[in-house]
Amino acid sequence: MNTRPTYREQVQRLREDSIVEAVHRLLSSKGYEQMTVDEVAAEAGIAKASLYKHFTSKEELAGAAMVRVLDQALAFVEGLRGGDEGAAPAPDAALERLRAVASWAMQRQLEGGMPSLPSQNSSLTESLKGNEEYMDRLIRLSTQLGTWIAEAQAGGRIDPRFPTDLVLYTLFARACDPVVGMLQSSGQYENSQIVEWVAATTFDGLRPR
Amino acid sequence: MNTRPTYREQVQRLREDSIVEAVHRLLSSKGYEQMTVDEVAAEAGIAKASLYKHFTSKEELAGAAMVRVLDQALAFVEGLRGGDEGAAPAPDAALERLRAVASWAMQRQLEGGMPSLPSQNSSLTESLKGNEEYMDRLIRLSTQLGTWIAEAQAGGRIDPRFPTDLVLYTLFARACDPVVGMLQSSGQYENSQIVEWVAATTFDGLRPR
DNA sequence: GTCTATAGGTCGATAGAC
DNA sequence: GTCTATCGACCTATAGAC
Repeated sequence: MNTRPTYREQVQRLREDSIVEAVHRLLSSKGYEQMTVDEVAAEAGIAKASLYKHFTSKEELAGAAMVRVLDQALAFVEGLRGGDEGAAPAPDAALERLRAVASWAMQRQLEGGMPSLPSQNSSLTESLKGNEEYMDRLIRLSTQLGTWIAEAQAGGRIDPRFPTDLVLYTLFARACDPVVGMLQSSGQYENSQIVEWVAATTFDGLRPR
Repeated sequence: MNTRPTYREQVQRLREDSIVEAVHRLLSSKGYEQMTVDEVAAEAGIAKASLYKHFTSKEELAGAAMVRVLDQALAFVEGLRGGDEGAAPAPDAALERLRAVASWAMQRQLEGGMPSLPSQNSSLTESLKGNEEYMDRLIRLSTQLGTWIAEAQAGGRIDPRFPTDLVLYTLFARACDPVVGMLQSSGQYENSQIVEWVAATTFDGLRPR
């Protein structure tokens, strides 16, 4: 039944987009706890009650915004692999791609476009674990990055003694690394310089000794 | 007027200690936003109203707990420098000390004894900036670490092209690095192994190329 | 616009140290 | 007897939910 979307469906879609975008902005600027649903409604330009027609809780709002970011990350990652399906392993290319993904994330963070969640012990964490859309994206992203990590390790560009997990978690953590923001607020350095430095310390730290 | 503390003064001191300890525990397990003053009072075994006789706000409570942690860090750091006042620069020793401090902090985190604050954009951040005791400790710790960083850079153990700020921020960030907790909750690795790995990736990433 | 829960913050009476 | 730390009860604002 792939019928063409009705007018109302399109409007709904637009409403939801503007809500998620508002959540994204607020999450990036203030974080989850500090973000209030009232603010979201105000920024999206709708009444709070209408908001609850689309999303049933604050946690779901945050989930939708995270899904959006992960989709963008997946799109970026997809753009990096130009039809390399059956290609021979290329450790240097794999490492370069990992570095590109990390740099992309840090760049976004510097531009204020990276939502920040409490990294531990929140009810939100539990809610996200039960969010199918979110988990699906997270797993797909982890799988792709994991492939490149394994390739880089096999080719000796990343220390093979490190568990793949360690490398993966490190990449995710650097994408939200507070160091990036601290250097920026010192006001002494260019964004590009900051990204380069942090990427350098990250990936040199993963090299074999 | 260095009079001997009266009974009441001693009791008050004990009360404050138990309050700060409760704050420390709650801050370590749930973080600042999730911690309620009611819980603090309950854990400390006193009424909330009494609590407010000792500390005038939730922010001040968090500040006191952070001062406590920084004091412990300063004590650890002090123990590392065995009267090296006028000693000749020793780059290897400086690097080892930095590594020891980072490892100490990560170890504490794994044991659940590292309070976590929102790293950005909170009213707490502002409050801490105005907290003299907190800032005093933070500056003293930064100064000592900065000295060792400069020494290690001059001696070629840390890349001298990195600003000292970058290195210092990186150390502070690793002390609270979520990677440590993620690896722990995977349940596959020993704490000591985790600390070793993260310390390795951190300090190898700072080495000159 | 309304409801409800909750969390930060306060007050008056009391009890125990001096 | 005075002084003051303590505590249960209370107030109020706000945020999530409808």
